[in-house]
Amino acid sequence: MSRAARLTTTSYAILSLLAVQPWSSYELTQQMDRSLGRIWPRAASKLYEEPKKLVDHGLARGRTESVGARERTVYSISAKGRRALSGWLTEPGEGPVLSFEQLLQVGFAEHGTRADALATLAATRAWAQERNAGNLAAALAYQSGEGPFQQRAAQNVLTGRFLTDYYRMVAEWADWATAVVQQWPDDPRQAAPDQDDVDETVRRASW
Amino acid sequence: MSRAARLTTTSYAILSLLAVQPWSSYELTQQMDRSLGRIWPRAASKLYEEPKKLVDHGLARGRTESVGARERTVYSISAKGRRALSGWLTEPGEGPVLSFEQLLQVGFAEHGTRADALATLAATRAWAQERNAGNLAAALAYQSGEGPFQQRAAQNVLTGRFLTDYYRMVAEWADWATAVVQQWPDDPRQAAPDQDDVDETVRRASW
DNA sequence: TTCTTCATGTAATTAGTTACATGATTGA
DNA sequence: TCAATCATGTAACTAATTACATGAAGAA
Repeated sequence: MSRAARLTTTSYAILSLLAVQPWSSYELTQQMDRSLGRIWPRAASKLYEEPKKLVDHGLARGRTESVGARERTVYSISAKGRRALSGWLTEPGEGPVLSFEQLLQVGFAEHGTRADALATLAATRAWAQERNAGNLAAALAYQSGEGPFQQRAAQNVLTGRFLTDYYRMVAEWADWATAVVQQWPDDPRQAAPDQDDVDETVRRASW
Repeated sequence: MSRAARLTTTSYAILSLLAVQPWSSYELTQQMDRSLGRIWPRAASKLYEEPKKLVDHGLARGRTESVGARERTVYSISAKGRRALSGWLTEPGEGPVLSFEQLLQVGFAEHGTRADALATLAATRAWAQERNAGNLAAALAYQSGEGPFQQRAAQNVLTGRFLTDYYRMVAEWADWATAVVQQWPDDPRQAAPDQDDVDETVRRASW
């Protein structure tokens, strides 16, 4: 009886998926690619490891199936797991945590060239556009009532709107920043801010 | 001569701070609280550990000072460090990575109560407001030309605008989501999405 | 003079990732 | 029938966190 390690947000994220339906670990990795990864990204190997922890805690059951000479495990939530999930939802969760390397690079652009900064901003813009494309496809599916898990539509609309606004904000920022950096002199160390941009920032932060 | 571990984005983040001026580890933790932590959050202990790695790589130097009977180390960037920093800025950085537990909780709200979801959204709103307050204060300082590191103002305007738009977006989303959830029935499992909300999401994602 | 907070670090632990191994399936 | 990709996992490693220890400075 190994003492099961304590539950993390990742545990509850996976438990939440199991509350929708049973999944194998590989199927969980697909959900990670499609949806969960946008707000709680984790490596595939976590999705093989974490469900075992849920089983140790009695929050899920693992059912072994055969695929040829090979086995696979399909996990499903238990009654105790559903209670644990409800409990988690009453707890104060963490606010958004952002890790944004490209913004770091732009924020210290004075140690590189203007071209470096513009390339980084172009990558940010492309990132937002690509993410938005996938998100739009999902939104369109829901719009025509064809999205998966229709019984979860009300919740998906909330997260979908967040991601929509988020990607849009990133793209608009990248466009604006690109225009600003294009006005910089060749040497970014000589760049000075436009007072209008500062004023506009203050205005946008005043609410 | 221990083989120095490879450099991570965290290494370059700290190296970037050292490029501005020399700092002790404690002073770095203060910068983490004030600025860096918004886009690259790390625990204080990293700021004691990582500079040593930079020294191992020859990218920084550590100078030991005495404070009473105790010592402290002030780190400064080397010429090699400045070259490494320039090199990093030419490399494709990662796009924004979001970890948002509260959004996870709202996205699986059907396993809790409507009150749970509303409490979580209120916490998100409060988070955005608090972050925005600090950000606005910084923006106002720059507006009147009194912000720290004026020679970096052009770069700070870029990151400052991103954070401003980001916090505002989070707050507006939380307000909207709160209004939506207030319309839900007592049992969130019975909640259905408003078609207008879906349509509006599609519209916002169409760009 | 004692308590609290500031300041400087190290040690222990863990959450997570990358790398690897290999069987099953599909399609050229 | 061979190669590529899908699918299922484990092992090794590491980046990061939390916990701990303690001296210095300021305030009651």
